[in-house]
Amino acid sequence: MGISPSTVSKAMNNYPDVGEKTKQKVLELAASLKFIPNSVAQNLRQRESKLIGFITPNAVHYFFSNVLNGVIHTAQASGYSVIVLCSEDKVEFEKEQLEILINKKVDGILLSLTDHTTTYEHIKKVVAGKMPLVLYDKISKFVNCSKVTINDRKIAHDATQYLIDRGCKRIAHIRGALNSITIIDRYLGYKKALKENRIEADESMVYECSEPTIEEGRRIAELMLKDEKKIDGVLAFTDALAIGVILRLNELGVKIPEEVSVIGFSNSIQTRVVSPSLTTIDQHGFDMGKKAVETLCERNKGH
Amino acid sequence: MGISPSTVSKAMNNYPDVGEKTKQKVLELAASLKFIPNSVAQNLRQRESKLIGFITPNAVHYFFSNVLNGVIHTAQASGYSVIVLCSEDKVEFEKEQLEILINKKVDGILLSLTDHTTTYEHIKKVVAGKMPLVLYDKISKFVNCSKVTINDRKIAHDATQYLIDRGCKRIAHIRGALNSITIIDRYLGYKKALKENRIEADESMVYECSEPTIEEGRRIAELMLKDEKKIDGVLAFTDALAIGVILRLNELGVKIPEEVSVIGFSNSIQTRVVSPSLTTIDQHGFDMGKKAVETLCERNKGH
DNA sequence: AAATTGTCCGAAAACGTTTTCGTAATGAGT
DNA sequence: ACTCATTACGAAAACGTTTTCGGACAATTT
Repeated sequence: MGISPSTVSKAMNNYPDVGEKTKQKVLELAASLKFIPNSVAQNLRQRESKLIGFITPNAVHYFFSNVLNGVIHTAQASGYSVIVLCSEDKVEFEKEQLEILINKKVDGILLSLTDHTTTYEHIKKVVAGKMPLVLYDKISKFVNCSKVTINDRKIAHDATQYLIDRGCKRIAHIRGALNSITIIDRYLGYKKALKENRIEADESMVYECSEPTIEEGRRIAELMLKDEKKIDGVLAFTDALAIGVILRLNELGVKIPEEVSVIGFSNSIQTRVVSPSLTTIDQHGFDMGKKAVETLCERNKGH
Repeated sequence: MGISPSTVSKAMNNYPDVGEKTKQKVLELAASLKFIPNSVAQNLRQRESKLIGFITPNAVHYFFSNVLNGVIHTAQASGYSVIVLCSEDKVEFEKEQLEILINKKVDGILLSLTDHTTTYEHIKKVVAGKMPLVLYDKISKFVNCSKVTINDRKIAHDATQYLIDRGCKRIAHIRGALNSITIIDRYLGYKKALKENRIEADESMVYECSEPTIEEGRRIAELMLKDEKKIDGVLAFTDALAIGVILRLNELGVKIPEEVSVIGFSNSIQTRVVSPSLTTIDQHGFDMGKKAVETLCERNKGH
C-alpha cells in the first residue's frame, strides 16, 4: 500500500517520528480494514504477555470468587487478562500449574497456597526465576515475595459497625481462646467499633467457645438466653458458630433478624453461608484481589 | 552446542527423522539446563494459543463458579488455559471483552449472554470471523453456533432421586403455572423420578405458586401442614420458594431436615442459598462447563 | 561400480510485530 | 552555494520457535 510495516507500526503506537498526514492515512485504512494487531507477535517482540496467572485452591468458594472478581476487574483496568487455575488444594497441582504459567510467559503470578504445602522449593524456584509473585490469603513467611492477607481487625470492625448501623445496641461476641492472632484481631476490631460508637464493652457478653462448630453455636445461644442480657446482635467468630446460634435461637422462639441480628465471618477456610437472616462481609475478598493485582503491577512498573 | 535449533525442535517433539542417540543427548541437555520452551513463540508459529476465553455475566455466583470450575479442569486436561472475564451483565463490557479475546488470539470463546443483550451483531461478527464460539447457559437462537444449556428435566429428576435416596416417600413439588418450558421440564423430571421408584404421583401434593418468592414459600408451607399429607420431602421450583418453606416450617415447629427435607434449584438467575438443611444440586454447573469445553475442542479438531 | 534408496541432520523461511539505524528530503543558517 | 540540523520514512534485524526442503552419508540394489 505504499507504506512500510515499520511506519504502520509507528503510526499505531504514535511514535514521534511519523508525519501527521501519513499517520491519519494509516489509521483510517486500519479502521476500514478492521485491522487487529496480533498480540501474540507483539508479546513475542516486547517480551511481555499482558497475562496474569491466578491460582486458587478452590474455585467454588464464595470468598475466592470475590477475590477472583477483584482480580479480573483490576487487571482488565490495567490492560491485563487473567488465566485462572485451580489447585484443588493439592500440592502436585500447585507445582504443575506454576510450571504452566511460567511456560505461558505470564507477567506475574497470584498464588494462594494449598493447606498441604509444607515445602517451598517449588515456590522459591519461581521467585528465583525473576517471575513476579504475590501470595494472597494463604501465605507463608518462608517465601521472600510480596504478600496480601486479610485484615481481620478491620473486618471485625466493619461487621460490628454494620450491626450498630442496623440499630443493635447490645452486641455479643463469640470467639475462641485468645491464642491465635486471627482471634485476637477480630476481638480487637469488635471492641474498637464499640468504643467508636460510645457503646460500653460488657465483657460478660463475650463468649468463648471451645471450637468453632455449629454445636458450640447452639450451646452458646442457650447461654445467651439464660444470661438475660437483652442481646440484640451477635458477632460470631466463624460462620459455623453463627449458624448454630441462629438455629438454636430460632428453635427457642427468637425471631431472626427482627429480635436478634447475627453475623458470621466468611473466612477462607469455610464457604460462605447465607440464610435470609445471616449476612457476611464480602467486600474484603474483592479488595484483596484488587490489592494483589496492584501489588503485582507496582512491582512490574519498578522494573 | 554442535546441534542446530531445528534438530532440537524435532527432538523435543519427537519427529521421526531424528537419530536415537542425538535425541537422547538433546533431551538430557534440555533437562539439565531446565530449558522451558517459549510458548509465545510456539503460538506465533503454530497459529494457536492454547487459550480459551470464558465470559460470565457474574463472577460471584455459585452456579457460574461451578461452570468455571468445570471449564478450567476440562481445559487443563486438554492442554488449554482459560482467560476469565466478567461482563457484569453489561452489553458494552460484553462487546469490549469479545474484542480483547479476539485480540489475544484465543482458540475459542465460551460466552453466557447478558440479560440485556438484544442485538446480536457483535456476536455474529465473532462467528463470521471464524472464531470458534460456544454459548452456554444464557443463549440465543439468533446466533448460529454451538450451544450448551441446562437440562432442567434431568436436574429435577436428580434432585427428586436425591430426596428418595434420603428416605423420603411423600414428596411434594412446588412449581409455577405451566407456561414456561423450564417449569414444565422440572415438573416432568419430578414425575419421572417418582415413577421410576414406583411412588404414586399424588397431584394434590403438587402446589402451584403465583410467583417464585420467599413469601409464596411461606404461604404454601402453611397449606402443606393444613392438608395433612404427611409430606416428608419438598422439591421447590426455586431457591426462594425453598427458603420460604424452610422458614415457615421451622416457625411452625417442624424440624428440618429431620422431619421434612427441602431442596431448591440453583439456577443461573439466583445465587445458591445454603442453610444447614437446604441442599442444592451443583454437579450440573460443572458438567455444563465440561460440556462447553468439549464442544469447543471438538469443533477445533474438525479443523 | 554405478544407481537407487533410506536415514539423519542443518539451512533457511516463516509467523507478525517492534525497534534500531541509516538515509533521503526538506528547511534553515552561514 | 555550502553546511548543518531536523523531519519522515524504510530496510533490516530481532523475538524463539516450527517446518519444509535439500543434501550428506551410508546401505542396499542392479
